[in-house]
Amino acid sequence: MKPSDRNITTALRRHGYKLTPQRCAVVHAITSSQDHLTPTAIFEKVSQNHPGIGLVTVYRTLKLLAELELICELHTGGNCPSYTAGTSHHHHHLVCSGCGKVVDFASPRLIEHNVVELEGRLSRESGFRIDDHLLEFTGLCQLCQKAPASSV
Amino acid sequence: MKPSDRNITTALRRHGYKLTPQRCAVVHAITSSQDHLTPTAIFEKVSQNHPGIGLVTVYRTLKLLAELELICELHTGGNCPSYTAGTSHHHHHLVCSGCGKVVDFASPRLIEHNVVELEGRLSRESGFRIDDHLLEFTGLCQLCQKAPASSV
DNA sequence: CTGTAACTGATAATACTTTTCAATTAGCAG
DNA sequence: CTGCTAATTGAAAAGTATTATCAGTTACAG
Repeated sequence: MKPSDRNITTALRRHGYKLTPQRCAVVHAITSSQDHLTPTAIFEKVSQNHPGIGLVTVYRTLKLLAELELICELHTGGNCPSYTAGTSHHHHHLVCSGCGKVVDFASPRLIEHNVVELEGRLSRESGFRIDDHLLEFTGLCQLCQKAPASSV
Repeated sequence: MKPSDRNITTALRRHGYKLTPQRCAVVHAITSSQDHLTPTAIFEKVSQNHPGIGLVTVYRTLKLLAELELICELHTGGNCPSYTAGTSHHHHHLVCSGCGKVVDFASPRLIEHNVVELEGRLSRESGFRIDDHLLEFTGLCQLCQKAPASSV
């Protein structure tokens, strides 16, 4: 088991969840890939080493891992989300509008650099031709700050 | 008809599409709201003044408008996209993780400011408690630059 | 006004995800 | 190690979002 697998599985245990072979397999499928994978892709990957696993179990596990913020869930175009290792915090995306490929980048220097500088640097490093950028902040609006967890 | 409606409808005509009452109604529903609306919400809004319109037509119109980049399509959590007036270019989002509300902000000063400064400013202006940010660049990866439009 | 290609709406089909529930199993107590 | 119990699994069904099909209708160029 890779160290990254272990981090996730022990976190599951710490939260009181059982460590089933199916869950381990899903975790491993995610951590062993650099790419963002759809639920179906993860299901197919897991099925190779773990035939008989249900797609339902994959969905359940992904939902659980995403809720615990042990993996990163991404919604771009298309009509299904994709998942990758790592938390969603300070972890950013470079999305290809041609093939849908997603490359992640960490950006500790976001504090120092502005977006346009970063765009140039990323383009050089990744070979992407960058056409657009989207900046999205997540948080709680004024109303939801007052009414805690009512609609969550 | 509002000026913003007219911009969109004339653009449709310019592209060779017919200007049906249904299309105008969908356009109006979008431009007359500040919020990001789901296809179903748009359908319900349009149905008030235009009973009998089909949900299918709403979907088709949204897809068309988004392709022509006359409206902005957004995928966040949940399981359906939402649409709002304005193009997607340099137009950013503040998403409430409590109620799903989306506030847009334009950011011409993204060039001058770094993300952390911007976060502080937005938080003060909007009243949001900002917990996280996601920066997403869109473009074409090296392969897709070489093989134009093969998979688009 | 007329013809025609584009558009609409109903139905059906497809895709993705969640619910339900009986059978199984991880992990604890002894 | 053995048995217990609640959590988990997988199959089937249901639910939700979206797209395809197609006959009838309509915008608009001429």
